[in-house]
Amino acid sequence: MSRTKDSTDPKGHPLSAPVRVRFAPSPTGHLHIGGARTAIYNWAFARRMGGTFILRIDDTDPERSTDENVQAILRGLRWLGLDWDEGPEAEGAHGSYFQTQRMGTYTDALESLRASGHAYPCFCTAEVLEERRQGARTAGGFAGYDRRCRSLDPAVVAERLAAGEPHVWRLAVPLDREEVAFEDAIRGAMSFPQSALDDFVLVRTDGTPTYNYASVVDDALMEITHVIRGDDHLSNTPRQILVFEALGHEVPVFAHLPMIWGADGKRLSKRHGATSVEAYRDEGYLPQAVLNYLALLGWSLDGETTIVSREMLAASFALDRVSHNPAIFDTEKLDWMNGVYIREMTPDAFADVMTPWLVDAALLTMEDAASQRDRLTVLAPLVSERIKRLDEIVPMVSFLFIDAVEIDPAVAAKVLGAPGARDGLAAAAQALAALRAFDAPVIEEALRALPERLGMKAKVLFQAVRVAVTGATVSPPLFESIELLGRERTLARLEAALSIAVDDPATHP
RNA sequence: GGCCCGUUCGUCUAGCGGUUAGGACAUCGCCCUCUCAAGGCGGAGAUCACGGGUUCGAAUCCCGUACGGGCUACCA
Repeated sequence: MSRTKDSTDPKGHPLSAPVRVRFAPSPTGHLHIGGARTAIYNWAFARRMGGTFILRIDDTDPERSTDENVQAILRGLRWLGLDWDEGPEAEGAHGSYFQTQRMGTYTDALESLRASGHAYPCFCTAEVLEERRQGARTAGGFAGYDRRCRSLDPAVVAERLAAGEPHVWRLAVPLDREEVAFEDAIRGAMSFPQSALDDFVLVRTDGTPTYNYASVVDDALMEITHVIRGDDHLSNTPRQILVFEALGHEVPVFAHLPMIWGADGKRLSKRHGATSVEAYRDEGYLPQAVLNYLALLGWSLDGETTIVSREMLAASFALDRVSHNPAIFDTEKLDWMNGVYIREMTPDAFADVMTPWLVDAALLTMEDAASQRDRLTVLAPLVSERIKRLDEIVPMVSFLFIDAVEIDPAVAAKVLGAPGARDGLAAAAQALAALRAFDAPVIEEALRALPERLGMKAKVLFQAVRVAVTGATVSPPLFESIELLGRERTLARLEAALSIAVDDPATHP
């Protein structure tokens, strides 16, 4: 199996021919993980080749297509940082970019196919077809359409058409060739025996085009040079090539991407967790992380590099480095990557990211966020260093924005009830109350002096203070937390903890 | 049933006839340490699905088999 380099066009198109690729989702749902990756690869390929990235909405299924879904797809793509050169809200010379608004082009194309003898009407009903199919299948072998309407007498055809008899239009597949072969830019030489291809339907009884037909007419008219799409279309490709040829149009280069599976090796679905990219946004993933992770799910820069920015992708994406086998979507690696991007953010940028999460949780108002900007900027690196997802922000910092903390009785008994903890808390309160300045270094100095004086372990004291002040055994760094909380609230919390931390003989036999 | 695609550590992958089969996530251990992280160091983890060839030599090339997936729709 030979592999083709990006620099060499497997179809022999001149290298100077401008690349035009498209992402053509069906608005029957939100932007899916698999679709997003297809979009990313198309976008990256276009950018790398200095070509054009087109967004087309394949909404020929009116039952399941909604405008809300279209909007969600546009939002999802923009969130990922993918911009399209032609498409909805970026009209170009090849519009419309909605298939439902292109119906005229399909009937025009059919007219020419019919005139050139590449399409013919078929009057067989769906029920009869199904029956024959079953029969053929049980008999073994090929179960495609038997082409019986193809040899109908032209006069009879004209008569039945004139009489308004219901019919579909089928492609007259050339019978004089052995196979349909093409060079897939990812998988290499591909070949399908002609005998496995039947005269499939181009236009339905109701006059609407089928996917294999509409898609090709659009790709042809939009001058698409490379069709980069999911593996599930590989078997459709020979059919589509036949349509391109019947249309007398140059056949584009095809590149088929392996599928993305859920953790159990099955098709990605709701039960694997979120499947739409916006759901990942809502769970606290950064777009850079999702883009990076998806880009590497089926493509590699060099097998070593794991952090790939949007710019690097646009500069180095190559079809010949796309893998051939399906990949399992593994959230653990995404989590790690998200953490990398979170830690990379400047305090200022992370403060911006934190704000809406705090506001949504009603810990702050937008006005608070503005007036407490300095405080948030100090808090930012403390938080960003220890979370993997943005939704961890609120539980980690809420103690700073509420009046009093609630302490779990079990934790209180264990930590606040530890031998010496009570004395430690009292001493800490006293030391903090006496401080002139109230910032982390000063607080640290004061508290670090205590354990030795009291003859207790530093950890015991610090954990007791931590629980008293933050309400939990795990928190951002203690001294900074105290500074951010402020003296007044810190002292109040130490006071409150002291009343719990009575040495209870029941908890300490 | 027919046609087509795929198979390298648990996961994502590198590998293009000669490598101790490399990296990353996850995992384990140690260090650092006020908790949790982060970071540093180190470990374990892949008879390259299986069986035949070709070759001095195969994860890499060829043929089968098994398993998984796709298409076989008047879905996309």
